[in-house]
Amino acid sequence: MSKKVRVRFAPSPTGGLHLGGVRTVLYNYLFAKKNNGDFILRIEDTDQARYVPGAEQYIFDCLKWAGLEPDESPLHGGEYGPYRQSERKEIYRQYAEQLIKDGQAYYAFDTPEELEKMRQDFKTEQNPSPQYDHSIRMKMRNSLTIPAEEIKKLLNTNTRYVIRIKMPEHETVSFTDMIRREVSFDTSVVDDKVLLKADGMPTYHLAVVVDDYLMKISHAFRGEEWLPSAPVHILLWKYLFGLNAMPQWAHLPLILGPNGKLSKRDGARYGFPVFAMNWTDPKTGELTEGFKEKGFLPEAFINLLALLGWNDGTEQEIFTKEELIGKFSIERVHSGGAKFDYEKAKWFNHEWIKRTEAGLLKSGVRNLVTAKGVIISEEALLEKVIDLVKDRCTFLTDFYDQSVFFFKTPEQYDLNAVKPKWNEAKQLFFTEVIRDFELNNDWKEAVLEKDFKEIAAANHIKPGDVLLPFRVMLVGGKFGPGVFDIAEIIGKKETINRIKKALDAFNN
RNA sequence: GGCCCGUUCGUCUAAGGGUUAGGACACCACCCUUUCACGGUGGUGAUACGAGUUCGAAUCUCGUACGGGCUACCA
Repeated sequence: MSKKVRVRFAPSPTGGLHLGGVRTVLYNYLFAKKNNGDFILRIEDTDQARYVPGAEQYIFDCLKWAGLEPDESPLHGGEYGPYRQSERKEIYRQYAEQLIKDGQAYYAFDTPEELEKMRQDFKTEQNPSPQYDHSIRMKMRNSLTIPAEEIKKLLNTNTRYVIRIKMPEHETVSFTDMIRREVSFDTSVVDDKVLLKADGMPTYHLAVVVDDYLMKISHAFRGEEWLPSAPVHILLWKYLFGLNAMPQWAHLPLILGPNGKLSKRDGARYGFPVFAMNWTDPKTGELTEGFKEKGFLPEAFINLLALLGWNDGTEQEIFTKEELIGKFSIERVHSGGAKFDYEKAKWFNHEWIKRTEAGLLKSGVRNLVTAKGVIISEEALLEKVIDLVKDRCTFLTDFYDQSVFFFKTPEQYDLNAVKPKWNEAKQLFFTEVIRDFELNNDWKEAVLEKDFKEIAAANHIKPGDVLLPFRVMLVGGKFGPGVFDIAEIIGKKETINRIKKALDAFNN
């Protein structure tokens, strides 16, 4: 009888949520849904110095946009709350104290200055970053080196202290990672990590173990950057709750930018978004553009993230969320890091735009174009336009340029495409077209095309020579769907107006 | 420096002892075409290196190189 699947995503609210974070959410979510389990969001806000107002709400917003909402969270509630570690502060101390009682942890009174001095004093070429470990701890001020009487006195006088784990000297700690198989470490090379900070808050190391236990987490997925501290967590599980209760670990490969691990600070430096949604740093006011605002569809975003490090073994690349839930397996996740390829990301988005029905795209497109001052009179018309132009849109934001001319008369023309070959014959041709269109009482694309070509033939002009000018008259540039489709949609009066207006511009 | 993880086309990846090493993005060419796209066809392009095990290695083992991560009272 295996226990219920319960997984968690545990971000710290320190800023924007980047690609790697969302992918971790996604893998958690897919794994939970696939196994009829629960997906929990736990806020790891134990570092008061790094707390950023608004960052927590931002995370909720991103998950909502991506369609990856948790079953339990500070917002959604649940049986295992509170889901914010700052609100669980009192829970952690007893576990730290228990470790001390059992001899697996100790009090340390070293000040930050003393620690800094230690790092300087023991720094050598061989060992550029000395750690607070078994080789050093007996030279520091802690309950291993200070007599019990004095410790009691220090504690009673409210001297600041931290609680550190006492790493065993020569033990091999190993565990089976779901992605990497057997991984092992020698405990003598890992330091005596702080478990409980001087302000009474736990560090990540203590909190993650205690909370995963209390929240009955069955599988713990996190980024590969956590692998080196895994032995600390394994040992804490062993000391506190027993290895049998420990979740199964999976350390996800990193998503790399052009220069290594993607970091929050890198923001828009690469020329592509790294955050899910726009993020404004409350301190500096600096705005970093997100995938959402760049014009990505959430379906495309999770699709591309899912495939960054995972595949189902077939050649399928486009997956709906439901398909991903059905096919996802953590064992098929790659162990190697993946460099993010923005070109491929754009392709995913383009594919999703092409495949999404106009009706579903409508509200997003309407918001975008009306925000830029376009007035949409008819909903049905908008849908028709979307169908006509969506093949040409890589981003949702492209819909503006690709469809404004359906709603607004062009202000400017690509004259270079027309003027060099403009002549009197063409001028006459278009005045005849105007005359013909004015008499038209069957304003249909096919009829317009037929008339247009007949007039061209009568004037001994190749249709190809006047189609481009006609396009520029209606659109303003050399792009867009079929010209006669456009003419039909904008209507008789507007088409004639645009020809007349453009004729003026062309003749100047 | 130490420790850990990793290494198949430029990028994401398939192939878990026997394949002409497959696909996708990007790129190039051609076709379609009234523009721009879409679409179609084809092309360039990879097992880091060296040993071993084996009849046979991208695949297993070891070493080397390279890349990445960690080395805080941050997560």
